Amino acid sequence: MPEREPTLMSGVPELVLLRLLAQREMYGYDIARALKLLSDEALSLGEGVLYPALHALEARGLLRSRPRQVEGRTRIYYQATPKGCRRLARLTANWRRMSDGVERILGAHHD
Amino acid sequence: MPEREPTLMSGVPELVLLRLLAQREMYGYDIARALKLLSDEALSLGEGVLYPALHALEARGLLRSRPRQVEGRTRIYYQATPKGCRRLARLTANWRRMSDGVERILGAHHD
DNA sequence: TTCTCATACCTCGCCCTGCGAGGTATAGTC
DNA sequence: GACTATACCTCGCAGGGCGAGGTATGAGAA
Repeated sequence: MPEREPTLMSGVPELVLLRLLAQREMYGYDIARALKLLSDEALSLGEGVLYPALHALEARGLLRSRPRQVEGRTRIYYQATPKGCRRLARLTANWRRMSDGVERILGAHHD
Repeated sequence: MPEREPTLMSGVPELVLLRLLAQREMYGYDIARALKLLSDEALSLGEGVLYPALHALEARGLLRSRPRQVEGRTRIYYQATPKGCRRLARLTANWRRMSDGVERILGAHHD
């Protein structure tokens, strides 16, 4: 099956994860913090969303991971693959399309 | 249970339906057409989304309906209730918050 | 007549995904 | 020894989006 697109339902987690991890390598806990900070609290993925999403994306070949030991703790760093970057581009376009659509409806004045 | 808010997952259908029906009375088929037109094809709710959504919103007291006979065909006109309008305001605010959040992340350049 | 198309409504059931709740382990601090 | 912060994980529910399929009418074509 050839890469399901989210239809209307946003798939926001996938989008923002790919975006962050296309820029630089990050690990789970870090991502959660960055997300809250960057989005001014508006987007906070709980761990029940975050970790399963990371696993799923990796399984689909959109991310790759490598564990690292830092001060006795294990961190798992994720990074977007080329395939992940391509998908990011598509998802971003989709997001804009649908976001613009919503905005046009919200802003529509009846004549 | 006191009116669940959609957390991250957008709940776009609810939002746009309330918005349209806060402006003027419309019936299902009409809504579908308006949505496609206004959003430039970006937002097309299939009937499997549309009708169940309308029923659910009415059951929650956010819409009210009245059937009308037009040229031998039955149309069911929906309109947002005051309660629906209040909810629309809240959902709109939520949408903007989360939409801005996503935009900030998409537009973020790493330093 | 019959067929097909546009209008207009509806429901069933799948499936995915978001999410809360809960669980484990280490390092450092009080 | 207790508590907080870091860091990972899973289970299972709930809800909602969506395709597919179903009914009926009116208008126009074949």
